[in-house]
Amino acid sequence: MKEQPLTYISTLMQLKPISVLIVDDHPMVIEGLKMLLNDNPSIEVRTHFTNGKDTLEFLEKEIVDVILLDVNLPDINGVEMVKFILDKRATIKILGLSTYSEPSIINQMIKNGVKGYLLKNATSDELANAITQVNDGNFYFGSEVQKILADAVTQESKDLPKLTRRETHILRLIADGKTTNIIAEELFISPLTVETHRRNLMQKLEVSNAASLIKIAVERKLI
Amino acid sequence: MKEQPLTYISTLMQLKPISVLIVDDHPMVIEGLKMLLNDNPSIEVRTHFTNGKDTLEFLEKEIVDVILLDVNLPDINGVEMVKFILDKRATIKILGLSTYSEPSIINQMIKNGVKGYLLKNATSDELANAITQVNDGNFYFGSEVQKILADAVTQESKDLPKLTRRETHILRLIADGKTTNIIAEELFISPLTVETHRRNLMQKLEVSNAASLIKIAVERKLI
DNA sequence: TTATTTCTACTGGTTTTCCAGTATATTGAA
DNA sequence: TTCAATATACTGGAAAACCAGTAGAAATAA
Repeated sequence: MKEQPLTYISTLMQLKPISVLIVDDHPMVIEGLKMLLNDNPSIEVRTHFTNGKDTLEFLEKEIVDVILLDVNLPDINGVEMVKFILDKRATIKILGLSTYSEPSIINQMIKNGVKGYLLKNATSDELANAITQVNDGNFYFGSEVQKILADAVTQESKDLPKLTRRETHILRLIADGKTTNIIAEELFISPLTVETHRRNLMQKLEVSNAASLIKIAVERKLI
Repeated sequence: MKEQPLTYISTLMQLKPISVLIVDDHPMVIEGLKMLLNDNPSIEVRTHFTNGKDTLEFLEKEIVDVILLDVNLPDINGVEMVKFILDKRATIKILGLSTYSEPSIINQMIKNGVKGYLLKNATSDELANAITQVNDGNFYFGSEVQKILADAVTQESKDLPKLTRRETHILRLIADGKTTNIIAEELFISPLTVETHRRNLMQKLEVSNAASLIKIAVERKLI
């Protein structure tokens, strides 16, 4: 392949469209994706699946160039799926796909090896562009996704304080609306100790009251 | 119209397909819906919009039989949209549409007058069926939605306290970690008033401290 | 094993929230 | 317009949270 003259390769690419596999549990999204890719002769939707299991089975025997992979599948979560797929077929380019943009998930997906990430409000152009880019070995992240990632590095990289097991536990109890005394009783420790943990939690998470403590905890899915 | 003999009406209905308006901010969902409805000669997708504003402008001048309305629009929230639409055109049947099934939102939508509710993983058949049903004046709720609603009546029907606008606002500020005094300053009211609101919030939501207040608020997506 | 982290606990004092009433002006709906 | 709901504001007292230190015991990592 590497030996082929460039002209030959480009001809080949025109003859052989990029084969795409769609994995999403929403029929209307699948149909929409097919529709949006319909006009584009250089992209061919090979087939689609609505769950992870069928997808992996298919990939046992067959191969495609690019997979459009929804993050929220009914059986296997997207982050795991990326690993499974790449274990089987390391050369497949995976494009993550989801409705909302959750930095932590996007980050994990990237860590696991997706080549791009799209939101479901992507336009037909973005979609085709993304597929072409990742098929060519490049990365593709929509502008919205990039912004999210940019926010994430500035915000989350510095304050990802590791909570101790005890702290996490107590944080959860606080979120349940339990008072310091109740928590102390439940854990058979002094209320003063609970207060110390509480203080440390607030210090670590850089807040000054229980309300924001819980909000942050919820946001970061710590509870 | 009311005077026409039945035979005439039924003939008319076959000649005139149900005109449908799609409102969703995801192009791929719009295309998917169109595609899924393509084969069905008794349904005609009139046009689509990706936001609330354009939809309402369109409805100033034109009318359709059924609206497929996504709950999560970029500009106006779904629950409000239902009200706006029905204020303008009371006879339009609205079918709610969303990815996930949030009981509280579905409940509110129904209260505001939607005739049905679909999840985005609906099949082509369900979709056509839903549109036909609501157009005929019936209600349509997918099996999953029904299950959710069934769970909801037992659980949430009793505790759906309506917060006033002010209360919602203050709840949000509390969640931001702001103290009573800060909130009072921001709103140019007495801290004592803020405290009263705070107390009322806790009473309404049946909790006894700010932490659980925020947790509930987050859970119910009040903030 | 040793060093570090984590968990535990205390003192003493300040601030904020929580609770239970009461009450008036304003707004919105019938 | 009238009535109910909402937003505003207060008193006074109890409970809880917050702040700043200190420090020993236990668990964990090097």
